[in-house]
Amino acid sequence: MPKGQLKGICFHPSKETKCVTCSLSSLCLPISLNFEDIDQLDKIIKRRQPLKKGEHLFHQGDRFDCVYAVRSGSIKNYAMTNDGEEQITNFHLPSELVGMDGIDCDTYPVSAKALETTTVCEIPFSRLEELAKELPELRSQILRIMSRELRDDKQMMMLLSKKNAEQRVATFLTNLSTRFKRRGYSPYTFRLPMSRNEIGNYLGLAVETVSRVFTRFQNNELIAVNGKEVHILNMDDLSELAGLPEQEPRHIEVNANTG
Amino acid sequence: MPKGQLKGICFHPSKETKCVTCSLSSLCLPISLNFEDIDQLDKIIKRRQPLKKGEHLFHQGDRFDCVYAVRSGSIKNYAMTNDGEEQITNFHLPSELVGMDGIDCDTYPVSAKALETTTVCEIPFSRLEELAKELPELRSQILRIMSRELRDDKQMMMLLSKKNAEQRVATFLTNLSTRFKRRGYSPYTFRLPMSRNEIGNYLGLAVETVSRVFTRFQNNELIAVNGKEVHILNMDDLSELAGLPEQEPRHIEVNANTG
DNA sequence: ATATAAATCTGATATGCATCAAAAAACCTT
DNA sequence: AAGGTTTTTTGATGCATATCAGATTTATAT
Repeated sequence: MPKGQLKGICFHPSKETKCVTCSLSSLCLPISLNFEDIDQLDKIIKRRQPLKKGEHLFHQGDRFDCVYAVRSGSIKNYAMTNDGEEQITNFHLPSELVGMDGIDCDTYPVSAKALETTTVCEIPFSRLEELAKELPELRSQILRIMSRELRDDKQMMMLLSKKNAEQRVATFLTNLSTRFKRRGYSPYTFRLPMSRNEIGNYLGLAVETVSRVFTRFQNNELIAVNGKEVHILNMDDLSELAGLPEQEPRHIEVNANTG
Repeated sequence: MPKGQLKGICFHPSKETKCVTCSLSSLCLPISLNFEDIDQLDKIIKRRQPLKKGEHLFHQGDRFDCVYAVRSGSIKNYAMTNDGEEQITNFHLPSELVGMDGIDCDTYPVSAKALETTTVCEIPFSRLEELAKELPELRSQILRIMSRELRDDKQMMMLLSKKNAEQRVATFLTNLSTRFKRRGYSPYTFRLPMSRNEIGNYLGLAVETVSRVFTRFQNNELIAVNGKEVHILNMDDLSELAGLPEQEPRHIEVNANTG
């Protein structure tokens, strides 16, 4: 962990601080841009000091001016509900863009907080828009990212309205697994950057329920857990559990679309 | 209702078939475009035959090529879950855009079906993208629409993971009320275009629960219901219920609505 | 109009998960 | 290493809502 990096001292530029050499570029904004265009994008991006665990990237209500790409670590988005409880709306892993849902607001509609030591690329939105004027590929990449997020949200709505506790946790784990894999990490062994509490909050479950499901999954030898370390032992069964089940109709309901 | 309009006969162009004269333009894509630009947008838009109740605008899996603006009537989006049940992900009222979550897919990720006789404007996406190249205002309008939908989805996730049945239905009704109002209709009296079943499906509740909550709301004189006609009698209390409550610890709960 | 099907409502019962309570483990701090 | 705090786990209980079953109303077709 780069804990030694002192605040106030300029973050030392390394090879990774240019989009063109960044190992995440194939997952991030630069997809499908040519070298020159990436270079232009690169110019408007600021690399920030690493955030320490618990520090905020922005608060709900802050003036919206930048979107952020996670480079390392992880970020959670959350909003405050009327009764002062937090509701986590998203977790972001490296290469993922944070803050896109603020675009049509003056202010960020949610807060963003580091779950661990986290580095991000800061992208001033007005300059990104300017650049997008010139680069059609960048434009469609932005649209793609947003529409993907829309689809992920629909998936989440589906999870919350139709899946039971086990299915939710299974979905959560397989989803993380897929994302880690795409980033070059093992899909079978990874460290959860968030607490059980945060998992429960995100999945619409009580902490206790999350904990119980973890225990049950271990008893069934689907996973092995040690604190935040997770091993997926039986990906097939876990994935099957994650999808909505082949629940036989109780009676023989033939017509699905009754509309 | 324009039930008499026959299929196969060209939909008669009226004043309303041009963006520039459309009463919805201030809510729809053309926002913040000047007359000339609206005219250009207008040229790529096709007005389709009215859809009859139950007809599809597109199916999940169809090749993605167009987005649609609802002109009259209403559309529901739904996906099929693994067990063949439908999960409604959205309802669309006039001026709202349908199909934006397909942008980064080859195919539509959900189906879109008319809840009643419905007219739409068809917008070929590739041509919209071309036009957006020229018109920065259009570009940012598209982004705004998508990011608004992102925020609405987060709200929905919040509803599904934190709100109880009464709060969900109250939220649903006040939300519809607001949208009708913005479109020039009464916020107090409107007709639900969807069935109780569809409301329940969307809100993650059983039909029976929706029905019971409607009854309870009527007993508490929050609303009056006659079939699909809804009158909101006490907007203040309904809105308060819709927001997440100042939930005191449960034993002190005075709330009369629970019986 | 009459028949038939679909949607809505109401009541009774079952259950998955939240809540409450407390022990155990992990994590800091000094 | 010791003490305190937080997180995680486990168990017992209660409740909101699903589910089942049936009545009633509304819509559709003949």
